[in-house]
Amino acid sequence: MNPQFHKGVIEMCVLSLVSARDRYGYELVEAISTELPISEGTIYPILRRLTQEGYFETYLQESNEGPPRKYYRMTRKGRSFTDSTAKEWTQFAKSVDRLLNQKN
Amino acid sequence: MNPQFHKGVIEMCVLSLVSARDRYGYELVEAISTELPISEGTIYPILRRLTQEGYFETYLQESNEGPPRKYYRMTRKGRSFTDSTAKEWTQFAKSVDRLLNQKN
DNA sequence: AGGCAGTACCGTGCAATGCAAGGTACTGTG
DNA sequence: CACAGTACCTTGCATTGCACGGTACTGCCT
Repeated sequence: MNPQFHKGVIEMCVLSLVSARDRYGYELVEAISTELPISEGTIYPILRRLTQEGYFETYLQESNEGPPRKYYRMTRKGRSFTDSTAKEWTQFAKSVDRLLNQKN
Repeated sequence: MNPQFHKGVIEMCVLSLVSARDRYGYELVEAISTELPISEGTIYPILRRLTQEGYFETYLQESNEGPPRKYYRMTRKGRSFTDSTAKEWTQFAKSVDRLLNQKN
């Protein structure tokens, strides 16, 4: 898989998954890994950045399977950002398809 | 448009367009610009790199509308690379769609 | 004649981001 | 008590798009 394709898209996937329900980092790594090859070193910096930018709020919750989990909850600002990013992606994918199918 | 989405994809569009028929740089900028906002500073380095990697061959052709055009012709190696890149893209886009529509 | 818009090429340096690699620490099981 | 699994985190590198700047040729308008 061309790793460059991932640029910007993994952030969008994180946004989308957190918008569906609260998530913790390790969980996101596992969820995205089912579809795309990624590592923890990718996710944690994204979570930190999106939190700093006001798209996420965090809270800790103890777990009986290891250390406490840091959950990410989407803010209203985050929700609107997620929506516009997803729309941009859809538009972008359509544009690329048109270019790939252009036969002259 | 999130500029990060472009990473790797513009290269693929260049490959696809040259695979349909020989193209020169400025022409590619115009063709891709109809769908995605890009600049010449993006295309020329890509063309240089793909040529160095053996995916393109070049030849000059005079024009009556300005300076001579440098045409890019796809090699066999380039054709196989284009095919696998396009397949990867299709697969990738499907994976992203699945992640975006994952509602729990 | 001179200037300008359009065509066409090229290079440099910055910003963004994914990832490899490494580290810490908690829990339950063999 | 070691180890696998869970869970967090940081640093530095590589890639790549793009802003910006530069060169040069053609034809048109004044």
